[in-house]
Amino acid sequence: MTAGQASAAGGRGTALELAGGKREATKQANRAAILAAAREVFADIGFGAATVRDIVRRTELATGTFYNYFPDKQSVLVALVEESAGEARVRVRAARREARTPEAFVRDGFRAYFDYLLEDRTMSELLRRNAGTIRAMFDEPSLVAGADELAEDLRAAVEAGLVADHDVEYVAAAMVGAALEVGTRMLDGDPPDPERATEALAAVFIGGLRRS
Amino acid sequence: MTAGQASAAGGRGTALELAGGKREATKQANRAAILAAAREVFADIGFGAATVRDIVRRTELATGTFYNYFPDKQSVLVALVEESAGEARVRVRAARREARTPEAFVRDGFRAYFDYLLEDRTMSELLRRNAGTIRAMFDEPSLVAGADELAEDLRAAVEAGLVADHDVEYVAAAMVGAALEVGTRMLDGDPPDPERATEALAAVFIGGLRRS
DNA sequence: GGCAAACTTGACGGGGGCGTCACCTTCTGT
DNA sequence: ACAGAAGGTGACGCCCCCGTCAAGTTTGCC
Repeated sequence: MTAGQASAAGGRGTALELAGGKREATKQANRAAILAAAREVFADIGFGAATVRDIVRRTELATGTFYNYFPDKQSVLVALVEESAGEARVRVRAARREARTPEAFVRDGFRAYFDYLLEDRTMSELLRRNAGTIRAMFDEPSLVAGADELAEDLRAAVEAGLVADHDVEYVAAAMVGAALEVGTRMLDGDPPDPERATEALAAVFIGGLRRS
Repeated sequence: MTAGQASAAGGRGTALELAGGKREATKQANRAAILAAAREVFADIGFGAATVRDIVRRTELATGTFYNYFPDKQSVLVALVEESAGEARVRVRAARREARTPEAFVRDGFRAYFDYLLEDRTMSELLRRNAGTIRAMFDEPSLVAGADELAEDLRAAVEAGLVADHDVEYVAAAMVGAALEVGTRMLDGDPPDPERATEALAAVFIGGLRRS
């Protein structure tokens, strides 16, 4: 009655599709349960204050099991951030790539980001609450922000004559910072209105970026 | 030889001017030493991971002494934030108040903020690293950002016809977010160039805010 | 000079986190 | 059906933090 109940553990959907092995299914469920619990804990009390046991407690697993999946809490954060921030960046960039006008370039990028925020609120909260820690951890600050990619895209747009010639690096940072801040405001809205957030940013940045 | 050496403790300048009392001088020095140590600790490892003892260890004081000055680490953070973020807000607002043109309104506000960042790097680092925690702590998000004040000032400018009629609240958030992000980028520069940061933001926001 | 008030000190009991590991249950392959 | 591998379990030893408080030191004042 003590061991092996772990398969019923995960709060997330049963992942029994690929490779019918029960062993394998449990493994994925446990990993998912740990990640889900950690997402909540980091969002609620912050990474620094969180302990491995805080995470385990929101799970049906035992302490020792945690260490079969991750060596420490930091590794969990890394997994979480890579999974989620990576996805957000990909989507935003895809939206920008498909844009055919400078207006769409700006508007659709913001829009993709705001839509993504709304899809996983817990993750958004985690990112907001721990942005400073994440920055300090992966010293490449852009991992969080994707600002480098934006700067690159902006540079291309400037060279193509689509956009006025500004200080690309800082303008990219400004756009990212603005999106982060407006994004958290939007999430506080009831209901959140990504349309409004997008339009506000688009209005400001398009005007400022328009070819003079 | 064990007690009472605390007066020589503080790393900060001797504050013996007002009220020559030695007792009073020690008290101020100790308080200042704790605040200075806490600033470093919070900036280095983050508020959540910091312990009261981490702070005390960067001091010549004993554990017990800490509790004569603050009831817990959170109170220290509150004192630090009130002291510093308050000052930053005051300066920025003063700069905006003196502005006579819409351009100056935008440019001087950013400039005042960047100049302030450069004045106390440790505090800047603390704010950057713990922005999420601070937000969560004082649930009034604007305590960190001063975004409400900016929104107010913007509204007035719109009514005076100085600035185009945008979504004031989100535009304010965008300006604050942009300043935060560009500010941290600027601090990473060697040497930091507040002029460049100011111009980049001014170019973007003035264009966008200019009366169409 | 001398005494009371003010303050500092650091050891202490209680609490809890860390990572491990011997033991036990469950699954898999034959 | 069964044996062995895979993997879950939770108590354990070690460490450190918390907030307190009795004892000791310094200051202010008469």
